[in-house]
Amino acid sequence: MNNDNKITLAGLAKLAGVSTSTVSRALNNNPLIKQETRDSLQALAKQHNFSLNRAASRLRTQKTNVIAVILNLSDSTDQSISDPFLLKVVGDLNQALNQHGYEMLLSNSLMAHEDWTSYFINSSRADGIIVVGQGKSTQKIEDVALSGAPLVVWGDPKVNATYPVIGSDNCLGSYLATRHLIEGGCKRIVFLGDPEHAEMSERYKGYEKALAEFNLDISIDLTVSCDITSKAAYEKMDQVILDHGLFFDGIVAASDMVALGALKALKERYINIPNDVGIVGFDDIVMAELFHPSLTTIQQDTKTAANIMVEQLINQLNGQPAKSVVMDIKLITRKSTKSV
Amino acid sequence: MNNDNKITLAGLAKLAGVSTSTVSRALNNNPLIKQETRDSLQALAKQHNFSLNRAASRLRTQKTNVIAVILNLSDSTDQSISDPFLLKVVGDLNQALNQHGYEMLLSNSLMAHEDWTSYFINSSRADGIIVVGQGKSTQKIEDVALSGAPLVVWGDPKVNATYPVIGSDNCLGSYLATRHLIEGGCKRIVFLGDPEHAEMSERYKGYEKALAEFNLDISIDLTVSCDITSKAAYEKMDQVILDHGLFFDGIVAASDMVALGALKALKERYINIPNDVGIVGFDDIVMAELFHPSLTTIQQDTKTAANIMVEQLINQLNGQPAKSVVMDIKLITRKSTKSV
DNA sequence: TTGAAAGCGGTACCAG
DNA sequence: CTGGTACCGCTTTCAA
Repeated sequence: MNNDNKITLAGLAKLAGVSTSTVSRALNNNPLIKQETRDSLQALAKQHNFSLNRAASRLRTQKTNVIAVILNLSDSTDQSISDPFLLKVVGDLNQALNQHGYEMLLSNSLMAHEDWTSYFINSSRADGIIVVGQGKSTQKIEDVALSGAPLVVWGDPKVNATYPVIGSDNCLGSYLATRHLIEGGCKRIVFLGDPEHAEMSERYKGYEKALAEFNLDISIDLTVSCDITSKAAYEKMDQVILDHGLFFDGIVAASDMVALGALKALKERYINIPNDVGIVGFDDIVMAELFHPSLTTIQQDTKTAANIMVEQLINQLNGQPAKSVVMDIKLITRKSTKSV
Repeated sequence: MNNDNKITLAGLAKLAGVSTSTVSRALNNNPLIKQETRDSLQALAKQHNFSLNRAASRLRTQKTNVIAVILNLSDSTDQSISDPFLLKVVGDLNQALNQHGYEMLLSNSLMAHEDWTSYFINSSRADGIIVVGQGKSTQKIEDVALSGAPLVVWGDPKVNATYPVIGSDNCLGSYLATRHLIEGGCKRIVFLGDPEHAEMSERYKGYEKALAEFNLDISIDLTVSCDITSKAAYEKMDQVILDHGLFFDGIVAASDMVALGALKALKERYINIPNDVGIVGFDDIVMAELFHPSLTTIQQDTKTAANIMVEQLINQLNGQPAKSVVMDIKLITRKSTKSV
């Protein structure tokens, strides 16, 4: 079809009978160049199917216009890569980045790059880093922060961090969830999830706070610890009920996926939801309302969050300071809990 | 902390008292360099936290080691970005690419880059393109193929294409799904989905084939057309039942998300599944077995598919031909259909 | 408003 | 086994 993609800026310049400087400026829409010249050169470029060589311009300008997005997965379970919520965050980030003129280099924490700053930033692969999820260990994130590389993290903004964190008020969300169950009459509420995990531990705190506020008996430990996948949650709940019977009447789940796993275990035993056990999730994934019963959950505004993250990152790229931002959350009441 | 990331290969060379050629070779593990020298130079690099500047080496080698992955979304519904299945494919591709030494530049078809070859390949943003999903229009994909750029597509390999397509035998999958319903006693089976959509139209064919084979009455049209999101499916089924009553006893859904939407509409009317209506999905997303009843569906092996796609792409990068590959599919029988 | 020319930081050919 | 050096293609001062 086309006689190779050999044409360069210099080639175009020769064709047009102008200098490379002029072509470069014209294609970058530099107002120094007369509108007329700009138009005709841009037309010529289209006609010859010419695209600026990014490798070259990146080398010259020391700017890539690329942002590395790192999915921070728990070390063991590469399962969580299937959590629709994290993937939605990635999708929204992709949109937001593009709207701001950046491209997205997707990576994840299992990729074994020792030093993120060195790998992505020093090597000119990207201008900045967005980490999605704080995971169990924040060491690598802190290393990036320490290196001074532009960085923004999706996680819990209340956690005291040396880097800007954008995320929901997980503690509040879980508090609202727990309170909602209590107000619906639940007395023995289980927290299901992994309190070791940064964001989840905040959710655990919210749960504890609500219990305390309503003077529920917390003398026995009602925490059921499990990996944050639906499969792990299902298996754990199944086992717990088998071992101890139905000693609870409410579940605050660390995420929707976890909640759905638990739901399955309960339904297999014909436990009535919400009458025997009420259950609240976290995230409001699309599937939440499709389930039967539909899942009461805490909604997070990932679209807005993604935009804020990109803006905060761009601030840093411009040498301005960036700050953590707490996103509003919302309790979405559905059928998996009794209405008050 | 560190006195900036100023150090370059030339700087390292000076420090080590060797030439830039030697450092370059050493860091690239070129066997020309004595093992001893290699080791010490690599150590020095680590010590100074040095990373090769990719922009520079890409410019010089004319190779980026980046693959652009384009999520091909239907023009209207940016919803489908929330389909867990597509996102799983992306996740698996990310793994596969990394294992082969490539990085992933994620994009989607809504990004409005007119000409993918020009934008990604001619500009040296990436060495090759993987398109996930054929969508409703394959025009842009065909343009890439015509340009001769390295390309692989996730889609339906049976569709006659000028480019290598890796994907499941959608027709067969749907045939198996439909046959399974028929064998369970269903007489009036609806196809729910969008027959305009490339892969879905193959699924439609499999459905038709099974009906014909078993001499089911196909005089009346049992196709319920809807966008391939759970929301669209739910609304459409809700409306259809409202308008026409329960005129069917089986549903072959174009995807799990669609199936789950339909499931909700049926359950809200207390229609018994699988006794009144049997339903089969497609994809086997994680959620499929969590639902109640758990969803009978067609499983696709995305992990293997991702590896094959990357291999086929690399073949092209090496100037070798690439071919389409049909992936095995498997009927997973669960509770949303009667067992035979 | 446009042009000339000096790099950006590696790589790889050609010598030795 | 190692070094010298000419580029890769674009951007951006400086000069005109």
